Amino acid sequence: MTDRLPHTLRSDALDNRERIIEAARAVFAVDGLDVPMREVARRAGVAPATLYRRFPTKEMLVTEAFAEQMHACRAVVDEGLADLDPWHGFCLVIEKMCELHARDRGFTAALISTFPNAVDFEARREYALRAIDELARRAKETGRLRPDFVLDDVLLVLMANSGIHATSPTTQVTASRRFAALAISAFQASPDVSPLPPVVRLAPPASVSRRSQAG
Amino acid sequence: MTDRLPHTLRSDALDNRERIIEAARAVFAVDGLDVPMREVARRAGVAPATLYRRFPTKEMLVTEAFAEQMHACRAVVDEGLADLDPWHGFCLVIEKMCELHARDRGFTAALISTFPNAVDFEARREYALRAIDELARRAKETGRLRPDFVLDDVLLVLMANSGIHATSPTTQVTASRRFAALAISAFQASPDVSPLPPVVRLAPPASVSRRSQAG
DNA sequence: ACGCTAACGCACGCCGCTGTCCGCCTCGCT
DNA sequence: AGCGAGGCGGACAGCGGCGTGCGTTAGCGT
Repeated sequence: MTDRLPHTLRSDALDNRERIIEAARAVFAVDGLDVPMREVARRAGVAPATLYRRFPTKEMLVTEAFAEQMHACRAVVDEGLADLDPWHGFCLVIEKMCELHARDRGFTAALISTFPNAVDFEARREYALRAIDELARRAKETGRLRPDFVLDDVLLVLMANSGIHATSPTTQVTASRRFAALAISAFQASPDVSPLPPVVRLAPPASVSRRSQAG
Repeated sequence: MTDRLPHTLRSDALDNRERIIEAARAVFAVDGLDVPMREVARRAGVAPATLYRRFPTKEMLVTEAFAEQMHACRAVVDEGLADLDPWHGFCLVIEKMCELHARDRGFTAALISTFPNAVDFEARREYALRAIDELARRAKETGRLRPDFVLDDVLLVLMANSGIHATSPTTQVTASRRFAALAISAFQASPDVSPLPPVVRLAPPASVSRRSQAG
């Protein structure tokens, strides 16, 4: 039926592809995912058609653009898991994840959103969550992490962290750092904390928003 | 120069105005501030021109739509101030503010944003912040609120709270409640908490976003 | 060196939102 | 009841983003 397509890109095409991804990374980091595809194309010095040819949907572009971040994400959780002190590892993960997201505005949205077609993305996400869950389990055993902590609290904190906006990247990171520290304080086991209200399983927004598109 | 305009609206105009505000409140609550003006008009059963006649700018509409919320906001901080236990009052304010914002998606944006032309709004905002500051001062005196808390932390928490999105209003509120509880845990004085990273004065986004308008 | 074909980009049609103009309607005063 | 001004809504032009078709360019294999 379908003729075999050559899966090797021409040199110029490959070059353009790289520049597109780089441009996407840059602009997503600063302005979030809600930038027009054309804007990415503009910054990459490429016509819209070219962008659409490589990445027919914004989702694909996002997935590709954040592959590196996802890798960093994995590195962070692995580092946390490797820590001999689980609580310390847990704190590290919270801090670094928050920082990662603070430095890259679009990343939270990308991570929080579910991508119906990007199985790879979803898999990595699952991996990270499982790792954090394991880390939390260990941290609870040491008694430093409050027993009523649940994995969804991490999502909650990350979503919340994404709500923090600042004008300059520096301020953004500083604010996020303080927030992470507060989150850690909140998670720390303590004799005199009141019990937490019930958990929620927060189903993320259906997909990456192509645009606001109220209707 | 300018002829005196009669500042009394006709009965039908007033009625429309009310319906516009009501529609705006409803839609802002659910979808945030980034809804098209026309959508508000549609829901109010009114032509765009009518909407624009009453509220030439979205800012004016927002200001009017959230007047009630701002009142509720004031009521909350006053209730907190009136509490005999400052720490309890402080917690109340955090909880209720978070809930207020959780129930109304647009409100955070409205409160966080600075409105260049809406002095009244700004004044109410200032009042609330001052009140919370005073409450925090007292709560610190009791030793229940951690000494390194600063007023900006409230903004931080509110911004963060606004980052929490859920599909259903119920879930939204539940999630927000848990988040508020975590925030309170974080603010609670405790012998074994690490010092917090430096504060930031987070300058909010310039104004109410008319639309994403990436540039 | 030549030609085939992938790759490029211009330009198009479509849609939704914005803000305004203008002819008709209706409230409210006399 | 009649009239006039204030109010209403349909319609319009402008803009920006989307996704694509098509004629042209240039990489790469022979």
